[in-house]
Amino acid sequence: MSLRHAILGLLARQPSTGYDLTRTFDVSLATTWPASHSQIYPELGKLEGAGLVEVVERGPRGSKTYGLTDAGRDELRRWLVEDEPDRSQRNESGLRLFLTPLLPSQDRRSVLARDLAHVEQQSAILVAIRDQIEEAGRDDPFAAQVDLGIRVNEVISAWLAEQLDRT
Amino acid sequence: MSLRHAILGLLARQPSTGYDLTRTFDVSLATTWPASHSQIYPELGKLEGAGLVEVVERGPRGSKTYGLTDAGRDELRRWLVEDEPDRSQRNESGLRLFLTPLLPSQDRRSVLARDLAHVEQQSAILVAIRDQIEEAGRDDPFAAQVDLGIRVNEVISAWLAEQLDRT
DNA sequence: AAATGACATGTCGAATCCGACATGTCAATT
DNA sequence: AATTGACATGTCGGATTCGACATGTCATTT
Repeated sequence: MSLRHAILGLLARQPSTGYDLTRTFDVSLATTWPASHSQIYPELGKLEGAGLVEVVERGPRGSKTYGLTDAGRDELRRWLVEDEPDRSQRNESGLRLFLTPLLPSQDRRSVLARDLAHVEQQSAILVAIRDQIEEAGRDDPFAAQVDLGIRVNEVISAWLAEQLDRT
Repeated sequence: MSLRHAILGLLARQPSTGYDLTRTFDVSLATTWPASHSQIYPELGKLEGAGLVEVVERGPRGSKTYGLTDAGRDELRRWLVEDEPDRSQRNESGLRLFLTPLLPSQDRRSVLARDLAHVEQQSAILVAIRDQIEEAGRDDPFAAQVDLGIRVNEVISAWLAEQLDRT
């Protein structure tokens, strides 16, 4: 169950409320590990019950800021270093790509073109983020991830363009 | 619900038994869209109930070979061409990559090295498949997918090596 | 004073997914 | 004749996920 560890990981970076976590999932993990608040709040409760997180502060509007306990930190480290990762990458886009050869040429072209447009748009977003980070001049560990995303998108984009040419 | 469409797609390529589908999911879709027989058999039943597939042949050992109905073919095409794809790519490896900056240098190195080894091993497998396809000389639409996999792996592999150097 | 919108937490039910359990057939080997 | 292993289909319960429903606070704008 990765949701548990995703939350532990985010809390390790920064003590947060459930609401904060929901926003982080939305902006930084929407693609990689989607989760909505209806999953996050109950999971925080379980985590608290298991002694892996604790409420470190109570703010206005009934907000509760959670932080890791020592046990939580241990568990996070154990998971990252010792647990064998689940390497599956469930993605509908890949499934669609696998099936597009079934389509007649015209349909196939329109599907590939739609994908290409999407990838290029994503690339633009990532490049903008990279530039922002560069400008800020901070040494952001996140920069490397963004860079990986840009490079992967470039490869996919080129591949889609090739496929379009050949279809 | 993509499982439904994954099954329709596989049956469009080739009428198959639940057992056949299970094997195809295992070898061709294990990474992209994992599914076990305990999901596949009930789904085939629902699909049959909905009139999208039908039993086209009964063989030994009680096997039932399913094929698409016209309604099934329509639904598959509709999904591929008209439905907006779900672009999320739930993957634990990405989540881990996002969190590794939290780790002390030594742990981080060992995690990155493990990932690198895995990606290189996957690359080797894909290259072997590519060579096999090339030798067979068939014009396999699957070849392009394999090629994409190889290229993506190359990028990831290079990125991981860089990160290792810097850590 | 009312309205709006971001902040904030929660529950519920339906659908999905997954591993374990269960059963049986058929061909080839021992 | 018995065993083994691939073929073949199914169910069940627990966990996970997801969208919808529900409630309330606080600051800013109108």
